[in-house]
Amino acid sequence: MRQKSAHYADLLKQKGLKSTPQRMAMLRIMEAKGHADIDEIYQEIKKDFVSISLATVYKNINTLLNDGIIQEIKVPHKKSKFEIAKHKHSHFVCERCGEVYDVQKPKKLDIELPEGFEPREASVLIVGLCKKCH
Amino acid sequence: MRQKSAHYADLLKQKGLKSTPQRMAMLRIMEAKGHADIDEIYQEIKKDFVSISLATVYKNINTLLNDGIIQEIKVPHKKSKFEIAKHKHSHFVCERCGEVYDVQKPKKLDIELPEGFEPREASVLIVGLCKKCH
DNA sequence: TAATTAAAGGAAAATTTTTTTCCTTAATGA
DNA sequence: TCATTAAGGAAAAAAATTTTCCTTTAATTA
Ligand SMILES: [Mn+2]
Ligand SMILES: [Mn+2]
Ligand SMILES: [Zn+2]
Ligand SMILES: [Zn+2]
Repeated sequence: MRQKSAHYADLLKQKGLKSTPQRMAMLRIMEAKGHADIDEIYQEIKKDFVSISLATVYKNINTLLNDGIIQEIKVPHKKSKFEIAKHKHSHFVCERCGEVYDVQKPKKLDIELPEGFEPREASVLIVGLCKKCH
Repeated sequence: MRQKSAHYADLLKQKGLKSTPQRMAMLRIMEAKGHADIDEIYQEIKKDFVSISLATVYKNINTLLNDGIIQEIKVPHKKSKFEIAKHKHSHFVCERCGEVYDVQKPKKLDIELPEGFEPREASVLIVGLCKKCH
C-alpha cells in the first residue's frame, strides 16, 4: 500500500531515524501479522533479506520501541509480541493456537485502588479460545 | 508462622513434590515479598543457603509453576515476577519504583468480543504511581 | 531406627536469548 | 556528488535459562 509505506518512512524520519529497507520491512511485517515475536519477524524478513542479521532485528526492535513506533506485549507462557503502536486497545490471546487479537478496550474499569495510588493506564488481557479454535 | 509452613509442606506433598528446605525457603520468600523475580529470590535465599545453585532456583520455579503452586506475572519493561498462587486478582505496577501490588479485580469487564470468541479469564494490569512514589 | 529409592540439590556445561563491538555500507542532506 | 553519520552484518560477548551428571537427602517401608 503506497500510503502506509510513505507513512512509515515519514514517521521514521520524524523521529530522526533512517528509513532503511530492513526497517521498513520489519514495520510491514508487523503491520501484516498484527502481532509478531522476534522469531516470526526474523523468519519472515529473511525471505526478502537473506543475509539479514538477527542482531539487526533486535537493534531495530529496540530503537522502534524507544521511539514509541512499536510496542511490546507480554503474553503469558510465550515470547513477547510486538506490534505497531496505535490507539489503546486490549488483547485476546487464544490458549489453543497462541494467536493474539485486538479487542476494544473496556469503556470503564471499576477497580478501587488504595488511597494514594495514582493510575496512569490500564491494560486488559483476555485468555480464551478464538473463533478458529473454538 | 507455624500454620503457613505446614500448609506449604502439605501442599507440596499433595502434589507429589518433596518438601525440601530450599523449596520451602523459596515459598516463604515469595510469601514475604508478595511478588519477586528470579534474582530477588536468589539473592534472598542465598542468605540462608549460601551455596544454593541458581539452577535449583530455576528448577523449583518451573516445578512450582507446573503444579500451579506459584504463578508468573509478566510486567512491562521488567523481568517476570512470581507469586504464590491465590485467588484471582489484578495488579498495579508502579512506574517509578517498579513495585507490584495486588488490587481487587474488577467486578465486571465490559469488553465486546467478536462472534465466536470464548473468554476463559481476564487479567488487568494497572500502571501508575504507588503511594510511596506519588 | 536402618535400609531403600526416587526426587532434588549442586556444579558445571550447554543452550538459548539478547546485546555489544567493530568494521563496512548506505541513507540523508547539503 | 560529497560528507556525515546512522544503520547493517558478522562475530563475539554477555545474560538468561536449561540440562547433565553425579551426590545428597526426603520420604517410605521393613
Ligand atoms: Mn494489539
Ligand atoms: Mn499478585
Ligand atoms: Zn485459536
Ligand atoms: Zn512506587
